[in-house]
Amino acid sequence: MPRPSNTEERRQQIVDGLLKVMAERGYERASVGEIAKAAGLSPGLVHYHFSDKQEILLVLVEQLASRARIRVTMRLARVKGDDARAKVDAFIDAFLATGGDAAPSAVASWVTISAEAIRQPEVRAAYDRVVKADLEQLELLVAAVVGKRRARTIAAGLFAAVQGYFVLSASAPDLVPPGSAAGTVKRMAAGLLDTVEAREDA
Amino acid sequence: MPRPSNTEERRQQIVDGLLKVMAERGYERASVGEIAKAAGLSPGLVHYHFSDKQEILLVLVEQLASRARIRVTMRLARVKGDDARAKVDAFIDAFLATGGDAAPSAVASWVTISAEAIRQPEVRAAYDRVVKADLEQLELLVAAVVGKRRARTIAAGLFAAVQGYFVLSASAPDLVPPGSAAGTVKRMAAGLLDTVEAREDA
Amino acid sequence: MPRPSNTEERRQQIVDGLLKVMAERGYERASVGEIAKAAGLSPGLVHYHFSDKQEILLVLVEQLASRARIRVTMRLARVKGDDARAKVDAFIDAFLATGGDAAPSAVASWVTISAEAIRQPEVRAAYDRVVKADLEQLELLVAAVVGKRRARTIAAGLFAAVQGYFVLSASAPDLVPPGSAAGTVKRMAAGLLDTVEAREDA
Amino acid sequence: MPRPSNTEERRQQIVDGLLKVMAERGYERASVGEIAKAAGLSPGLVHYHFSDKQEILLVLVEQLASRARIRVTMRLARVKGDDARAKVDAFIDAFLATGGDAAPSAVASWVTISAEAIRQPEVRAAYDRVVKADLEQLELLVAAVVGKRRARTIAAGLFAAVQGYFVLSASAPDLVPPGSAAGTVKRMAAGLLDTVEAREDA
DNA sequence: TATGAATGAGAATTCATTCAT
DNA sequence: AATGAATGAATTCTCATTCAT
Repeated sequence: MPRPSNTEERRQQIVDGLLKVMAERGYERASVGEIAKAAGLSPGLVHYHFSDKQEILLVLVEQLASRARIRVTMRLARVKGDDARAKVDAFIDAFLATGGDAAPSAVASWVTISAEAIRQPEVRAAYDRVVKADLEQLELLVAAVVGKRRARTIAAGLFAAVQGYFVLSASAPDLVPPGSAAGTVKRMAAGLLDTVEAREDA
Repeated sequence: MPRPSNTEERRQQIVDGLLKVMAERGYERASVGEIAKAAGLSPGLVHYHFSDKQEILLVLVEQLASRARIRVTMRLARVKGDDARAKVDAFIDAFLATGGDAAPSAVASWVTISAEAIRQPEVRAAYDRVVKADLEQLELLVAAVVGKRRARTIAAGLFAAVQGYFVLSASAPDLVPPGSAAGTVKRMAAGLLDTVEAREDA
Repeated sequence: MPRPSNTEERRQQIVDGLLKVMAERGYERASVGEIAKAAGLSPGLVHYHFSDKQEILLVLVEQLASRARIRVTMRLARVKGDDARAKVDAFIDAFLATGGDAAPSAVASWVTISAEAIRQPEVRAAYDRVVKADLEQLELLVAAVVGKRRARTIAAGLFAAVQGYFVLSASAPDLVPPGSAAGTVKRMAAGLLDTVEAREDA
Repeated sequence: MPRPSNTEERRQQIVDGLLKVMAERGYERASVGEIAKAAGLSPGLVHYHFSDKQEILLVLVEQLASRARIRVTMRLARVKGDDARAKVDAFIDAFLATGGDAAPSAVASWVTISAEAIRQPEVRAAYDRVVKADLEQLELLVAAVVGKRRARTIAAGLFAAVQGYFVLSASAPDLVPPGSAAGTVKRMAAGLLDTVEAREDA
């Protein structure tokens, strides 16, 4: 009787280890040895469960994305009725509202991943897939307010603002007025979506 | 009679080399050897002109910032009269309008620098200084429109949007509608600055 | 089932490698690569077992000191009765009598270590600790002959003579009359300890 | 009319620079650049005046030796009459009596040179020459007291004690009773030279 | 003579990955 | 599954020495 596989548990420990180490040292300097230590495992085991360091990063990208998707789904579910405008705000809140569960290391890691996406093709592909899915969802929500024609551009703008707040809060946290991110982006959304001309587009 | 000093020229070549290599390989993988090769110099010379690799990066941060300041100054100079609103737009254009001189490698490097700022204290300090100066300038421009009370928050939001476009255009360029960045952020500015409530704050 | 740890064995091989290489090349020129080769190991492994080159040196200092302590203990054990004078001679013999086990590379290394102690604080601390312990032991033996008052000075003088023979035999071996070291220092001890005035101090 | 050569002055500055830097960093880490800086000269000039770094060291060895010879000559000149015993003491004082002119950096350098003599053949040759000359002079002085037969051995012993005090005072200065060196070695000399048996040898 | 830029050969150290057990 | 020793390539940095001026 073989012992029950704990592969998934181990892989999760390792991914968590990378998240932790990467948040404070970046990807290149997150050595496999440190990841293993943060995971409470031996270095050799990391390569038993992952073929190489990059694979861990790719899994982390998926996990961060999936957690974001869950937050979005939960926020959308709370919107009463079919309020299209409220759904856009819910999306923004899902990314920026810090409800006690603020995850600075996730944000720092995400910014690091953005930078890694510039050079590592596989990381770029994964990053692209995630951003594309987020953007498409936001575009749909925006289109329900102002119509398809300008939805893509507006969605990109709002998403850029979200990403920008991530960067600033990770790299220059003292310069962002605390607690202002979600509200400001929602006001940006209002400006883009609620003016007369904008509505006419719909 | 000694040969005339060309230190500044060499330093500039090296900084340019870092910019070039970093844009396509990131900071960690931009080895001193590659930087030297990109600069057309011998590896040893890099350390003759810079005490270490980080010093090159810090100089690059300053140079990128200074080029941006020049673009801002030029755009502001073109604003006729004392049009406070137009000045905000000019600031945004200085960062996002791609007038043929689009510098994708500068953007990629800047995104990389943002990520490095998360862990290297000296880089963070330099990055902070630059962002702080930019934000303060934008805040002044915004305050001329809506008054001081909300200027900081609005400036941060607009600046975040700019940084977010940098990230997206460097890391997921296919997902940003081409040519839309400056216009969208300017429309965000309009939403934040031109509504009735906003004006009342002034 | 992991392979049984051979860390201690490896560390010893590496320390032995340093002793060997350092004796003929000095500390600075004993490159980690050469140490590894002398130990029959790969260069990377050296840094797996030691955090840096200096740590190997510090361990070597301890080992040389500990071997000397053993020789002293053995010589003292052979002294019959409670002959205080004979004990001083035994101490000197432990350092200088070359009974077939002459270890020229240990002497050369020790002289090198003395010189390194001048600049490397950690090496100096280790060297100091060792010399201090040796001196204190010799001081006790001397005090049993002439009393405490002059013991420290006499012990330091005899120990200096021992160290001086080390230097000369390592750096200018042809100039030391072979086999004369131990006898001469013991005669110095006699002069310092056995004269009428000296005994009166006791 | 050629400008008067300042070669000798420059060479002296450079040798002084090496003495200074070597005393606090050792020979290997005394880079040519630092030596030049300590000498107030440019790095290139060092190799104009010396073919390589080792040549500076060899000149320094000669200079340190020559200064010692001068001190010995001066002390011997002060000995009244033909007092053979007093001459031995004068020799010892020339090396160990610290009359305000104590030169700790010369001592540190000398200890460093002893260690370098172990591996660099040219340094060893120079060191040997110097030590040999010193020893021969001391041997003559000793022979005038106890006769030739035992002079070599006794001279070596006294010289070893002197060298040992150099090492200890450079490498573990806190462990040598201050001001005790010259007196102790002179008492060692007394023990070796003034006993009945010793005189009989003469 | 003098300068200081330039070169290129190491140096220590790090680390992803492999492997014997 | 698991361990941790082992490998070897890559990296940053140092430095004696050379060279153009």
